[in-house]
Amino acid sequence: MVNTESDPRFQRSQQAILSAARELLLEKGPVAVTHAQVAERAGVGRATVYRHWPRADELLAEAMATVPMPLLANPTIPTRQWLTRELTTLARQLELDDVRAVATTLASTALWDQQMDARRAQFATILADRLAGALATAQVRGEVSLAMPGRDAAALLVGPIYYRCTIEHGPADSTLIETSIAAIGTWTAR
Amino acid sequence: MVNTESDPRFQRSQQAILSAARELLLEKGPVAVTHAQVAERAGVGRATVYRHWPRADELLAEAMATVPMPLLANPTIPTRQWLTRELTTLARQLELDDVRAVATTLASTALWDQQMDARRAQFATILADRLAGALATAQVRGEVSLAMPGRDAAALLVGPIYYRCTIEHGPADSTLIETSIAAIGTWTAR
DNA sequence: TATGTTATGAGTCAAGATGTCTCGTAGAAT
DNA sequence: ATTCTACGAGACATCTTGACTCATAACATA
Repeated sequence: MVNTESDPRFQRSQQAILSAARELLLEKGPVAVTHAQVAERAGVGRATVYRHWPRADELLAEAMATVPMPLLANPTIPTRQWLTRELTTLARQLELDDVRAVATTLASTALWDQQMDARRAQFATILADRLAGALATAQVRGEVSLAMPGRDAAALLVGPIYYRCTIEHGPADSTLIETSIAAIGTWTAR
Repeated sequence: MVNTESDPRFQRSQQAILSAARELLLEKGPVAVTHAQVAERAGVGRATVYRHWPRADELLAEAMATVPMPLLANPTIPTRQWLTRELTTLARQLELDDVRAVATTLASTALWDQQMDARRAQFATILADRLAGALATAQVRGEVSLAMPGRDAAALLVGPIYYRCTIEHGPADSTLIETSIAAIGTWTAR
């Protein structure tokens, strides 16, 4: 055998461990992601978990990375419909337990863990960049006249949804989304 | 001695323990709030911490409660100025490390801890109630014509600030605040 | 000041968690 | 069939956790 990682046994264990870690994060929170608990749930030996991830926090980080976070798809025309669609998707995603778990865990651990902070920054940048980019293009096309910098628009669009889902713990309905879209500037009638 | 809790030694230990727990939460996160670490930092015996708080999570909860969270003061007239003032205060507060630490810790632990979830709900309810109440009054007075239910207005006002501070990790400036205030409805010129 | 009270710190102890290592075995490549 | 290697099981020392004891010093009361 040439490469260790191509071994099916290695792959199986790795996946089982990642799944177990993700389940534990979802059910009991990040503190529950320990070598012992992950091993038991994954049905593998404790030593195997240590072999794959010597440190528990890196296993947690990798398990979190397996949860698909809601980023935004490429902008389409008309931009306002694209916004409605993407923000609605984002809201539905944030209402899922695992996505919300990853998001809130990321936000809190980022304050004390450098690796997590980098991931938080990356996530925030992607969202802001894509929104700002789409809005800038829309403005050039005359679809909208923004009342603020593109950066603020991102916070104004995503913030209410994020707050509603993570703090108020309620559904982000279409009223909320449409209002925030209308708030960022003047949309030209079509 | 009649009452145990009136003993100055008891008071001193209790305060030292609470302060130490709060410092640890701020510097190293909620996982660092253990009996042993708190005892060492507080300069008290490990047994003393157990005597005051048999469970570490309750100590953490109580330490978090000592951090003054930004609620909203009683509404004043004109409502729009009150909103600007209160939301700016809230933004300044959320930019403080300890407040942000408590807020994000609350949001994440609430997903797996019932006690924390109750506190999150209480916090969200207070904010939403006060905002909705103030806005309803303002609408009766003819100050504003709301474009949405009062509940949505709360998320629309607080959400962007919360998102900016906790996810984007940047300052919530006046542009962001003013835009969100303008977004919730039509304000009558004065 | 004298005296009884009590919270405390230091220490002990058992139980459990954690990290490391070895070894026989079974699964995989050739 | 043979070699290689990831694996599970378990042993092991170390650290952590939670509960307990006891002498002491800080406290209230007189």
